[in-house]
Amino acid sequence: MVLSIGDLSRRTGVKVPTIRYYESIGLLPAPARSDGGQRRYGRAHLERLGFVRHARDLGFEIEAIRELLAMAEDREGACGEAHAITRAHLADVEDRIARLSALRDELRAMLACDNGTVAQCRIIEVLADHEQCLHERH
Amino acid sequence: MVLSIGDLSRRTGVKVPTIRYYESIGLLPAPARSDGGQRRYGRAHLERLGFVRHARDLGFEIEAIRELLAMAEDREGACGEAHAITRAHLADVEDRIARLSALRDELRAMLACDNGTVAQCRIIEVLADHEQCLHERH
DNA sequence: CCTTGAACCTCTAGCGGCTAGAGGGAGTAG
DNA sequence: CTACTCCCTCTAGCCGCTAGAGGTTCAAGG
Repeated sequence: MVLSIGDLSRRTGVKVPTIRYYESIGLLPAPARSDGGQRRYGRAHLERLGFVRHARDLGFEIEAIRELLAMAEDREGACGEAHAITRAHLADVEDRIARLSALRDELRAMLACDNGTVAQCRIIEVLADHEQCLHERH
Repeated sequence: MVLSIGDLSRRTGVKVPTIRYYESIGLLPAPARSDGGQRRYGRAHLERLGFVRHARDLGFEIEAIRELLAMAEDREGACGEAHAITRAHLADVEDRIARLSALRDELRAMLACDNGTVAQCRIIEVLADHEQCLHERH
């Protein structure tokens, strides 16, 4: 299997410039080149990029993915660290959900007024005065 | 009331370089200066920056805040557009909550394995193979 | 074999929303 | 007057890409 960067892009859903970017930061190994200097990929690249893509979709940061990739290479190694990374990420996601939910409530409350003039508008008023918020901390 | 940039920073919780940044992008008007060229702020700046800070906390983008500020100035104007901006932002927040919740479920499922070797680890396995996900789309 | 046209190459700059650091001047308390 | 903190401008960097310029290579059709 020999793939151009465009083929790899279509197969993984990762854009061409992003693939080159990943190579530049060392997340993907530099592939072989054609006589004319174009990148030629194989199955290993396809799988590795699929892994990266998937982890990015799941919201892992590049540095975390770098560590996960290193672990994935060592199939006999312990996966404790992968759990630690995932737990940390989960905690972060849960925190973001909590903060966004509070924010959603705030925004809904702000919308609970008729469209009148700015002088009567809760949105402008709330933004100008934190005291009117539902929560002390958003 | 005359405030230095540091005073303004302490009163609003916005960092000093961020205040200068806001001025540079035209979100805050340029204040008067002391003889020596240091910024001197008054009550109007304090209120405007408080508004900005609050809107940022609520997750509004700078451009949205620019529009909200323009509306807040015209107290007799209609606030319909403020509602539109807020509704759009709310929709965005709700969408992010939904996607993060799906992601949270995914991460929790990935953690449901004992710490063994990488070869048996669900985390590495799931990352390498999208088919194993709970949802088709995260 | 030749032409076309898409795809590829490298390089630089830009996005948002700040943050950090260098190298210097201003203000203030003792 | 000194010491010290705060302030000034300017440039560069953060993340994770994305866009564009200007040029080269590849593959299919004639």
